[in-house]
Amino acid sequence: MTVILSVLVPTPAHSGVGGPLSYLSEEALPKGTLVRVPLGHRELLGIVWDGETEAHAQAKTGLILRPISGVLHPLLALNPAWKSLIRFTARYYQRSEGEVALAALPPYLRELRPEQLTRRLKRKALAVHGKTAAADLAPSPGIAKHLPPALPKGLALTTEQEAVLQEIDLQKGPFLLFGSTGSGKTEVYMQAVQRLLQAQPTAQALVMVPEINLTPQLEQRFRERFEPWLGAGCVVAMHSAMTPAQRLNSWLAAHNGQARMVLGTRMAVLASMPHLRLIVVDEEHDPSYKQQEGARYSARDLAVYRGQLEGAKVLMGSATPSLESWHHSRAASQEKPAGRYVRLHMPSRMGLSALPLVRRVDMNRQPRRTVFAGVLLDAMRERIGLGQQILVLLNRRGYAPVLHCPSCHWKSQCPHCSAFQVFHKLDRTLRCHHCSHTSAVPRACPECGDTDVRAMGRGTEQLEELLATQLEGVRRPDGAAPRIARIDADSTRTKGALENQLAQVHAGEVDVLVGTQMIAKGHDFRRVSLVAALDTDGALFSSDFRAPERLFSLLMQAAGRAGRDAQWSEQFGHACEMWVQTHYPQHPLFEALKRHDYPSFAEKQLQEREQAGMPPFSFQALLRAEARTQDVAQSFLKAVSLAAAELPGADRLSLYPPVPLGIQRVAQVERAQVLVESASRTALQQFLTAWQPLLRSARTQHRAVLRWAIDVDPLVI
DNA sequence: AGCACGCCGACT
DNA sequence: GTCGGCGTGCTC
Repeated sequence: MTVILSVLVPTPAHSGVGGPLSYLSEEALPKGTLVRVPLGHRELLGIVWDGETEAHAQAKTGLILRPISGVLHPLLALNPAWKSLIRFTARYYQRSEGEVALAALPPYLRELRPEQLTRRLKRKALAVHGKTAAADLAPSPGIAKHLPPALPKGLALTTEQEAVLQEIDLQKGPFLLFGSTGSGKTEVYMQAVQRLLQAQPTAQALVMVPEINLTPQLEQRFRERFEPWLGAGCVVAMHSAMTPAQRLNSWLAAHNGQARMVLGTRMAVLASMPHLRLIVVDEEHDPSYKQQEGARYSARDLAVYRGQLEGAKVLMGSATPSLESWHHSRAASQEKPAGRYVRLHMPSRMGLSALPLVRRVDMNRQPRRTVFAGVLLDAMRERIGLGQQILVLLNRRGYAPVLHCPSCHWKSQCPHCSAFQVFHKLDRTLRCHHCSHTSAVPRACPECGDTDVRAMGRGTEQLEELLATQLEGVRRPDGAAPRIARIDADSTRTKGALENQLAQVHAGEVDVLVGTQMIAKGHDFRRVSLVAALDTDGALFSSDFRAPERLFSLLMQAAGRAGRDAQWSEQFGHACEMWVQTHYPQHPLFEALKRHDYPSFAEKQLQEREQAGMPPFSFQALLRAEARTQDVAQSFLKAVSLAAAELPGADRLSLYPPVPLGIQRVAQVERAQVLVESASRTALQQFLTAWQPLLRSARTQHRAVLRWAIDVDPLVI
């Protein structure tokens, strides 16, 4: 019997073919089945979807349907909850279901033909079987397979941790775990996972971290804890640095339920996990959870939605929560009802010294062009003499952000972007950090020939060089000269470079570590007792309203790097210190930082946001357009803004005039955007959905527009 | 988005 | 004479 199937294929929303397509099949297949289908001259992976009925499809005039070309039989169909998650993601972030669904599957799976998959699975089953057989023949001295496996022994819990776990058990959530750095959040995550897996023999847990760099250490901890209990293969990782085959294996293990725990970056939130019962979002405030291309989803927000959808508990954790989550976890007050999240609090640092003393250096009272204030240098020298380590934080890589000629005012402008090429002294290049355009450093000014070309400003390379001279003569306790190292995107470009460098720091080979925000995230530096942050003032008065939030979080995280070994630092009788060089030492942000007082900082920020009608008190979306000229991009935006007035929801939102992006030209492409803001999420959603077809048709009138995209809940405006 | 078809410029 | 540039149009 021939039936008509609705099949989702990876076609983007603005390509005309939006929804599922109809195909013929010799057998009826359940929704969620993976199939291969012909599309034009290609053969693609598709998913049997709900949609038009047979009658509907036949009603289409003159359309000759093609048969599907194969079925990926060995795979279980994707379940209804997963389909709902995809449908929601596509709708909310204004993309096609096909694009979101197929992008959520491992790329390798998209290429495999049914026979190839079958062969692959057979081979794997054989390999696993073979191994077990061998193990049976030669009993290993390890854990005997037939004995009831020992339960994992977690660390002894503090009363705070125990209380938090009890709340998680009793309440529905979602939970926001507000715990200082070193309060033992990871142990709470692990025990929450453990309790769940113990109680439910098939349950699965998803644990997300913001960055690939942080997955290996997390994976190791989970394996050590859970593999003795649940066996190899109970934990899988999911992130973009894995090979296509690894990603496929992880995905398959999660999809068929073998993997009880999935650890990964934001992409993991869309993994198929039929028995998902718990989602952990570590460092939930981290901007990396927002996808910055394709479907621009927030994995943290989707985690909350998915939890609700599938009846899984959601546990988000941070020492400096996003203002959104903080707001959503507020207690009831006279003005506002309680938020939808349950706020849990773990203020104590376990086995660590007190949070570091924050010291502000007033740069107004330093000689002009001072890089390191004298007092800071003295403190650094002393720490090195005691064998302690120092972290220097500067969020700018390279040697200097721009090269210039004092006589003719030439600057190292990138020829393709509205940005300067950054001077990298180590390889004598000028590099654009936006389009990667690289050129040799000119010996003389390219405009006037003057040989006195100067570097303006400082980056991490320069700090490294400068520190070498300023710390000359200082000796470590073992009499050796101090060693300075640098960690940033440049020094860690090659595979394994970051791990190597971190290992050197841990081994105590490095005394001063200079780096970008990379070094502030997640890594435990047990012997660091002084952290210095340079040049942070830009964030205090940035046009980006989220800049202070990010700065506070970065500084708190950096401060958390110091003094992670209480015994060790007490032994020297030196409190740990966090130094901030600033021209605004009285700024409230630093006042709050000094007290390590996130709640009061957040309260103040939220008040400002509420008065200004900004998120989380309003909802935003951006329409971005790219074209060869700024004019074309803007006229497209103007046209579609004008036509937007009549659309549903338009009366309840503001549409701002088109403006060029912060960096308006990248790689010869001009970019402009329109901000849409509304107090009502529903109105915004309604409007955006109605706007889409209009945008598609407007493009035919503005053919010079290279592309456009909608970013819902943008992080950078 | 792919991918093919199609119609014009510099190469073996 | 071909290789290949990217404009236009279609994909159940």
